[in-house]
Amino acid sequence: MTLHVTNTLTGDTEPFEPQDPDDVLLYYCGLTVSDPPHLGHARSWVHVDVMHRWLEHLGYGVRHVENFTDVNEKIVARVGEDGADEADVAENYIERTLADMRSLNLLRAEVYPRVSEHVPEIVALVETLIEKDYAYESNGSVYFDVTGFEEYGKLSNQALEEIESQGDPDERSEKRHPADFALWKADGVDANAIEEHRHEDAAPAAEACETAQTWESPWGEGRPGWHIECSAMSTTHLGDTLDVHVGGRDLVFPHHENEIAQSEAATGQQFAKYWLHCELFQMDEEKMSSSLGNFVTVAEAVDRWGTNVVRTFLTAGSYNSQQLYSDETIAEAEERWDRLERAHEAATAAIDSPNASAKVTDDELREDVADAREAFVEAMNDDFNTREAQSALLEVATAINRHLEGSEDERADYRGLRRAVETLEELGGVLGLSFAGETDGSAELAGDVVELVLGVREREREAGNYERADELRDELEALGVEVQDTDEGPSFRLPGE
RNA sequence: GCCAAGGUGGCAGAGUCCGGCCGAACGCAGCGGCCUGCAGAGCCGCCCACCGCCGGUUCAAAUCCGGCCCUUGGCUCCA
Repeated sequence: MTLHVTNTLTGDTEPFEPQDPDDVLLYYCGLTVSDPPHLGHARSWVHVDVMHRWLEHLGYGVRHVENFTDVNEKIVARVGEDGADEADVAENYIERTLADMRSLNLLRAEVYPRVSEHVPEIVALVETLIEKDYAYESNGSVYFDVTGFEEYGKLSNQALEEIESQGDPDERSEKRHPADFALWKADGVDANAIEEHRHEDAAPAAEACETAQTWESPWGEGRPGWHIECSAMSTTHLGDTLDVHVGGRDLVFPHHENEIAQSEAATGQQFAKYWLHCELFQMDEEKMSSSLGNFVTVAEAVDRWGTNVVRTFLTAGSYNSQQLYSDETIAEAEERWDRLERAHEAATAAIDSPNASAKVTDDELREDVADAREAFVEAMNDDFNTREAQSALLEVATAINRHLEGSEDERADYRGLRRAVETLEELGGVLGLSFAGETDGSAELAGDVVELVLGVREREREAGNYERADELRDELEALGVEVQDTDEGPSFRLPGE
C-alpha cells in the first residue's frame, strides 16, 4: 500500500500525491511565543516530525516550514516578566522553544519564519486583497469580507449564517459582517486587551503596551492580524499551493478557515492540498492547554522521563485521535520503551559475544523481523499510524528475546540478530527513537562506580550473605540503578539510559 | 443551538475507509509454569471483550444503512 492521509478538507482518506515528489511542501502552524511550550505542543511537533521522517524514508524530498508568531497581545502581556519589550519577550521564548525542540530530537525545519520579519509581505498581501475587493479598510484597520468569498466555511463545514461573531466587541462596529476578520489592526495594543493574560509580576499593562511593535502601512500605523501571517509566510517560503498543511485540531476554525479564504482569494489557487490536523490531549475531563493552565512543560517532561520515553508516549496514539494524558499512560510508554531498549541491548551484547556465529540460522527470528518490518511500513503508510508502528517494533523485541532465550546453551544467529538490531534502529529512527544511549563522561564514571559496588555485592553473595547483598541492590535501585542477576553475573542499567 | 471526531477487555489502544483471515493486535495490570538464593528481566501458557443501545441489509457486520443515548473538541486566545 502506498501512503494515504486523512484530509480534513474532504473528510476522506486519500492517496498522497504531492505536486512534485522531490519537494513535498510542508507547512506547520507554529506557536505564539508567549508561554513555555507544553506536552500538547510537543505532541504535534513530534507527529509532524514523524511525518517528515516517514516522507523522507519513502524517498520524498521535504521542504518543511514552521512559523513563530512573535507579534501578539499575549506576548505584550509578558513584558516586564520575561523580557524588556515585546520583541525581547518573543526572542526569549523562541530560544527556549528551539531548545525544547532540540531536546525532543526533532528534525530541523528549513525555515522558522517570524511575523515581525514578514510585515512587508503581509502588507502586500492585504493590498492585493483590497484591490481584488475581498477586503475593506475601516478606521485604519482592514477586514476580510467573508461574504465575498463563496467557499468560506468549506474546511470547517459551516454555513456563514451559523458562524458567530469573532474578535473583540469593539471591532464589531467597524465590520460589515460579524464574521469578517482583521487583516490589519490600527494602532498599537490596548491595555484592556492584555489584562486577562497578565501575570502578577509583569509590568503594568499600560507600560507594557508602550513596548508593543507597530509598523507603517498604507492605512496608517498598526499591527498585522493573526490569520494573515500564515498566508504571507507560507506563500513567501513555499509558494501559492502547499502540499501539506498541518496544525492542531483547535485551529481548524477560525484560523485555518481564514487562511484558506485569504490565500485563495488573493492567488486564485488552491492553498493547500492536504490538511492534516493533530488531535489534542485529554486530561481526565478536559483538554490540555495554555489557557487552562493544566499542562506539563516540555522541559519538565524531557528532564523527568528522557527523550525516548516522551516520544514513545507522544506517538502512542494516532496523530488524529485524542490521547489521554495520565501518570498511567506515561508509565506504560516507559515500559514499552524499556522493553525495546532491553531487547536492543541484549541483541547487541549477543552479537558481540563469542556465542554469535554466522553459521547459525534461526528462520523464525528472521521471518518475525521481516514480518514486523512489513507491518511497520503498512502502519505508517496508513495515515501515519504510529501506534501500530510501535506494535511492530515491539514484535522485533519479542523475536529477539525469544531467539536469545532459545539459544542460551546453543549459538546465536549472528546475521539474524544484526538484521533485528538494524531494523530496530532504522524503524525506531522513523519515530525519532535513539538507542545510542548516554555517552558523556559522567555516565561512564557512574557506571564504573556501580560496577565497583556490584563487585562487593558479588563477594557477599558468594559468601551467602544474601541479606547484605539485597541491601546493596535496594540501595542502588533507590538511586535509579536497575540491577539484574544473570547467568553471566550481574548486569545493570543507569537511570535515563 | 450549529459543525466535527469518538464510544472496543481491569487500563490504555489498534482494527471500522476496502464486511468473512477479528473466536478482536501490541503493551500494561492479573494468574499459572520455566529460570532464579530471592527479586527483576526474559520465555511459555492463561484470564478479561455478547466491539454504546435499538432496528435493518447480508450466506456473513466491531466493520455497511437508519434511529437513539453518551463523551470530547470547535463556534473566544489555544498545538
